[in-house]
Order: sequence, then C-alpha cells, then structure tokens
Amino acid sequence: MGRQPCCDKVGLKKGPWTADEDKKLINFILTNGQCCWRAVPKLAGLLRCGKSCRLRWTNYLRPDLKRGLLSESEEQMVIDLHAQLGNRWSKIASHLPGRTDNEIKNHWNTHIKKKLKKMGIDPLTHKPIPSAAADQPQPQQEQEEEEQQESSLSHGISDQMDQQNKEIETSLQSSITETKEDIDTMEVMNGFCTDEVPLIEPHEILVPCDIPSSSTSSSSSSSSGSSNLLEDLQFPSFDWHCDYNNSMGFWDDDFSNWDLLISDDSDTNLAANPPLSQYPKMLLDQESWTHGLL
DNA sequence: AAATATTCCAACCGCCATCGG
DNA sequence: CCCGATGGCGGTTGGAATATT
Repeated sequence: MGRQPCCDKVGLKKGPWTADEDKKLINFILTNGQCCWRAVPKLAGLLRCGKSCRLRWTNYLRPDLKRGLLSESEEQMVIDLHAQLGNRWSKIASHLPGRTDNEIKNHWNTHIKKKLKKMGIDPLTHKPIPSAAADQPQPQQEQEEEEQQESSLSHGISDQMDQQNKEIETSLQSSITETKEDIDTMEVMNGFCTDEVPLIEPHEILVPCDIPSSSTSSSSSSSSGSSNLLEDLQFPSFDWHCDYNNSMGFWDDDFSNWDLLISDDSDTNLAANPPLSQYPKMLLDQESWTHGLL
C-alpha cells in the first residue's frame, strides 16, 4: 500500500554528511550530471539514500548557492513573497537565486517570524495582530522607534495586506520589482538560476591551470560549524579557501586561476558565481582525490 | 568555570504530484 | 485507469554552537 521509505535498507547511513561523502557526491555529479537520484548513491559509492543525496546536493553542495545571511533586500523579498504565496518555500526560493527553500524556511522561522511578531504583525497572515497593541510588552514609543529601525522590513506590507486578494499577481510583480531587478540581472548573468542547475558533460569540465598553493586570503565567514571539510580534505594543489562549515563558501572564490570551458555568453559573469562547469577538474579525478587526501 | 537555556540550521520524515509502463 | 517509482515540497527534529545565569 504505502510507499516504502527511501532509507529503509539496513546499513544506509543517516545524519550529518562527512567530507568524504561530500567529495564522492560532488565527484559523481560532476562526472555524470544529475541523473536518477535513486541510482546516485550506488553509483557514487555512498551508503545513503537517493533522497538524502539530492537534498545534500540541492541544499548544500550545489555550486550556485549563495551562502550567508540573507541581505535586507532578500529578506524583504521573502516577506513580500510570503505575503503572496504563504509557506511555499520553493516558490519563494525560485525568486531568490542562490537560495534554497530550506534556507529561506529556516531564516523565516528563526529571524523573520520574530521580527514580524515584534512589529505586531502576524507572520501567518501578514496582518496586524489584533491584540498586538495591548500585548506589546514595550511602550508604544519604543515600539515605533524599533519599527523605524526595521522599516525596511515593514515597508509595503500593510498596503499589500489590504489588497492582496485582489491583486496577487500585480502586487507580486510590483512588490518584488525593486529587489528583483538586480536579481534578474544576476539570473541572466549566471545563465541559470536556482532551479536550473545545468548538467554538464565530462568534456565540458575545466582544466586547472597554474593553481596557486594558497590563493585568496581566507575570508572565511564567522559562522559556526562542526567540521571543516577543507582542512580535512587537504586538497592537493589548491586552496579552497572557504569555511566549509559556512556552507561551501568557496563558490564565491576567485576562479580566475582556472581555465574555463565556458559558453560565449557567460564569460563575464562566471567568476562571481560559477556554474557547475567551473568545478575544478581536480574534483573529477578520483586518483587525485585519493592521493591528495591524507 | 560550570550548568542551563536558547538559538540556529542541516537533515530527516512523510505526504503529494508526476510520469511511465 | 491503475500502480509503482521517483522527485519535490513543507513541517519537524536533533544536536552543536552560543548566550545567559
């Protein structure tokens, strides 16, 4: 009757991914592209279910991911979109290139929800909480000051709330126009967006050239984490320069040291947000991996 | 410094939609 | 149309990191 759970097989691993598993998954996807996720773990030599692999890839390992906190404009966009779409995180995420639904959902639950509540706005309905004024623990004046400070958050929300039923489409358009402009540009520039990770053929993979042993300064961000893949991996001849704990921030790295096999229309934009084809070839070379590790 | 509480987020779970035989 | 396989989505949780007492 019911579907079998995807991880029901004995021996399948659960829990946090190790650097080695990440490595295998990245290597496999880069070599073969995204194919049947069910088959990925077997083919990649992972003791994971396909679902877990897909999730790991889409939420963490994908090369086009932006990491770090959402910017103010992104946050505002999430709020606006949530007002229109509700908890349809994937839809919301599709308007924010480089952000995953999971990331947005987490950010909403941990940050935005609180901010809205603090502002007396019901995060579910985006309408003022009826008892908010009475229940507000803080004096009105203080609240207003806070609202002023967070005006970027509240801007436009009330207006939208009044009209949202009538004007979902138009409101959606207008509410995101400002912030979307540059994002649209980014999408065009990157050639693909969050939902459009390109599949690559092995022959499209770049060839590394003149890789410095220590590239850009380690601008690792301040986030916390449990392990540092980059340190653990000890890549043989290049420095990933990222705080792996901060979610593979190496995609922001300067890729100018790589020889890139890139399409004509994208050459100016790749360094900032490299697509899949810019993964170091090193990743594809199993021998390099094993020799370079430990 | 130690204990406890809180925050945060990666990963899991279960359901639903879609597709192909 | 039915059914199984698969992918995708949203809600929830576990536990590490951080803050507070």
